[in-house]
Amino acid sequence: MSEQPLRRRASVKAAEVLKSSDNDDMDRDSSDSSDDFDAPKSSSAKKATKASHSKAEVSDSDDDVPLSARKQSKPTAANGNVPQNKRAANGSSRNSAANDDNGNDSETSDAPVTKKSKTAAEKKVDDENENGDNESDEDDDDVPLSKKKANGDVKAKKTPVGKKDTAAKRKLKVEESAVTPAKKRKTPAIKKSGTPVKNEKKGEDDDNDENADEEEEEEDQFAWWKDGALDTSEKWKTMEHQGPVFPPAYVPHGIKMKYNGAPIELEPDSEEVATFFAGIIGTDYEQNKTFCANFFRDFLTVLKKQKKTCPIKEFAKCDFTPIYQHLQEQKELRKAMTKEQKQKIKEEKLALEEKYGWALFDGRKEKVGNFRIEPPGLFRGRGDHPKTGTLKLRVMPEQVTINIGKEAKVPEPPAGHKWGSVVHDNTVAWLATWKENVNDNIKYVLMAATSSLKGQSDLKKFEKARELKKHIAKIRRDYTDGLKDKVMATRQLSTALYFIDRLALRAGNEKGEDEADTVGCCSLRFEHVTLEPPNKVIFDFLGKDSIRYYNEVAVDEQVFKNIKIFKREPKKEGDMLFDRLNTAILNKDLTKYMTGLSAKVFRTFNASYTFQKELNSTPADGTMQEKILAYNRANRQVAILCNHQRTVSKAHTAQMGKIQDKVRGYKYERSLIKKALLEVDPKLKKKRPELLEDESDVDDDFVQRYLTGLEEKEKDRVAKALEKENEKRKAEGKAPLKELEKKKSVPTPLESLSVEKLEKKLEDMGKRIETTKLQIIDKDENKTTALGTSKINYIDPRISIAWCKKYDVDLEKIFNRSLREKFHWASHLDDDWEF
DNA sequence: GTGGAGACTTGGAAGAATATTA
DNA sequence: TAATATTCTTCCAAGTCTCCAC
Repeated sequence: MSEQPLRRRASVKAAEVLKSSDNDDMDRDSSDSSDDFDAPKSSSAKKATKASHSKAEVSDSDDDVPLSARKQSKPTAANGNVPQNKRAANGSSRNSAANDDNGNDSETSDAPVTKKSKTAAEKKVDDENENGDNESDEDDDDVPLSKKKANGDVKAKKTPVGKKDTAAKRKLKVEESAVTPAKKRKTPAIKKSGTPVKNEKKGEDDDNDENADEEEEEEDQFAWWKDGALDTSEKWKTMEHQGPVFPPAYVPHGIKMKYNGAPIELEPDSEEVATFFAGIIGTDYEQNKTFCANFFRDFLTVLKKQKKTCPIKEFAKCDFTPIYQHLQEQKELRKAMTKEQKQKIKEEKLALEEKYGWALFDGRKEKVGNFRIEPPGLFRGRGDHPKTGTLKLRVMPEQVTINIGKEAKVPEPPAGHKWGSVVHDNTVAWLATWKENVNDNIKYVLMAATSSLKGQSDLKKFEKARELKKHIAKIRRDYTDGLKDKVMATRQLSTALYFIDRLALRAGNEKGEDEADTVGCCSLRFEHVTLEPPNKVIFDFLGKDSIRYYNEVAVDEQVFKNIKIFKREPKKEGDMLFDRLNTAILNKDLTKYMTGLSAKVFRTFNASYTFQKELNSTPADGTMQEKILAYNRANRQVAILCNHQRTVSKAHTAQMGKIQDKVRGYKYERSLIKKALLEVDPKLKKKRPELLEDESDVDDDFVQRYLTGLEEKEKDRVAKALEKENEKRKAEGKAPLKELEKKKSVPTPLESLSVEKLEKKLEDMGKRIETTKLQIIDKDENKTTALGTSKINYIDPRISIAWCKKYDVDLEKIFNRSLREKFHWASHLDDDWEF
């Protein structure tokens, strides 16, 4: 895979965390063999894995009995083998036309799915042959989805042209019908919901009154989780807010950029755009050709609107560094601000939050999330986004729709402006919305994570995942059987589900031409999956946010066979792996097991389930640190499972080097202790031969460096102490000293210590080395793994809270304040609660 | 039945705030 | 106390999935 933009690094995901899906408690009936999911083999794969491995059924393929229940209405096409959304092997073509492999239009491409469905049901995949290859052709009656799509633009999912303003219509409809009931309600006393429930230890001493207030506040909190009424589509009866905050108007700085070496005077609008570009200098975007091209195209458009003609024609001749330097200076000035100045800014920010940061939901004060309208700038699309660098225009109030209770006062738009429209829709969660110009995406002002609205959807999400637990055994049985189904569509669905369940892959919706080429399970293409006999599947693709997913997994024999079939000629690079499947089909199929079940629920379920299981290895008698380490390790397993990566920090290598040097320093110190021990008690030479061994990776060079370093540090320390002393003397009117009178007490030479003391020192140093080594491992393992995302989105917080209760750990050790507020609803549970 | 708009969740990066170390 | 490291917060891009108009 070629180098990716944005410093996204490939990292290897440990699949084996996907522990056995078969647990007694899960009633999984497969005869698992623990090798089904091998650890990924990669030089960089250092992720700890201690999985109990999942086993898949390895029933003999000859007994393959179709699951009648599952194939009633599998949508497949009439014939042909044209893959859906075929993309050219060179990666550049994402051909939207439903063409066959020769590029001809498919004659049957517009056949209705129902028809295709029936046809497909008749078409069978041949039984597996004796070699177990099961590569019998499916007669190709079982037609890829692409065939079913109309000739022409199948691909372009998001077609900006001709988009209809259904939203406007919908809103209008809402305004007429779904409006707050006219019936007058007595407005309840204002209570805060989602108000910070502070129980931090720090600050405890200094404001007891505040704590008392908080306790009272907590008691007052809207305990929606006790109501059990989570199914209502009506989100509020009355709702008030102050509207969004618009970014301040641009203030020109007058710094001239250069063109062809000469300073250029720009009008404010152009200067603003030039300043946007200067702001990305030094980042990877500066080197991104698409980013620069898109920026420059839009820059030229803005320049053309200038009153004075501007000579700028070529990007290569533009020099934005004067503006960049100005920005740097501004940054320095901000850094150098006095405490008072900083305080003033903080207060202004707080005042703004106080005014706009809250909304009243049925009289309760709740926190708003992003109440600021996004400022103009350059679109920072990730990966190879074709629109990255495009100018994101300033949003005007006329583009903004306000959603508010019918009886509430509509917030005032900025002076001289009016709102695009005002609606009163209590079935949606947003307070304001607008459409951005780059991708035509709709943006929303939503409530904060701590709000009851978000809390309720979180609880619903986790309850849904818990409900999946009741159905997972049957689902797994079904898809395991389906792997051998005679209908190609069913096989693909089962195989995809196998991956979604076992590997926590995302569903993989179709994407448009004007988006980065990233994929999920259903949208995997030929080149994203390779096979390595006897049973290894290698995944290598760019997933969400253009993060690389690389995984080598030993799979069920039948899954291996299936992939071989799905990749069979004439399929080639650019073709869909699952050409009879998409997310709609997959999710529709899943609803037969459980209302509301979709592919993403598997991610939540498996993350939470894995986490709870991993936590079982918490040492009950361990120290607090050991317990927390166990918690973080469980968290890491989930993060690895979900492929949550982060960019390695620039300072990482240097930081690692420092800690490694620290270990080497300790080792050197240990060698001195050993030496002293042998001198004090020479008999130990025979009794303890290990004392004669050299310390690893402590060579002469290092020792020299280490000692010099110590010397310099000591000099530095003495100099500082002298300086301090002289300042003190100066204040007292005394003459300064040339050197410190008091000499630091010389430490007792090791050789004069007793054997017992030396042994103790040796032991302590050994412990210190081990602890620091663990730190290194921990740091390195976390180098590319981001733990936060899974903690915030995938792991049921009740598992963590129950764990804290069980192991007597303070919640604040594992949840920061934001998380405690976000998951306040979860803190009320029985001691024996389980996911 | 289907495509696409709309609504919402998920996700990493950057910057700010805070803690730790020298 | 300053420098450095870590944690937290904010921002907004990029997913998933439902529902409605055609």
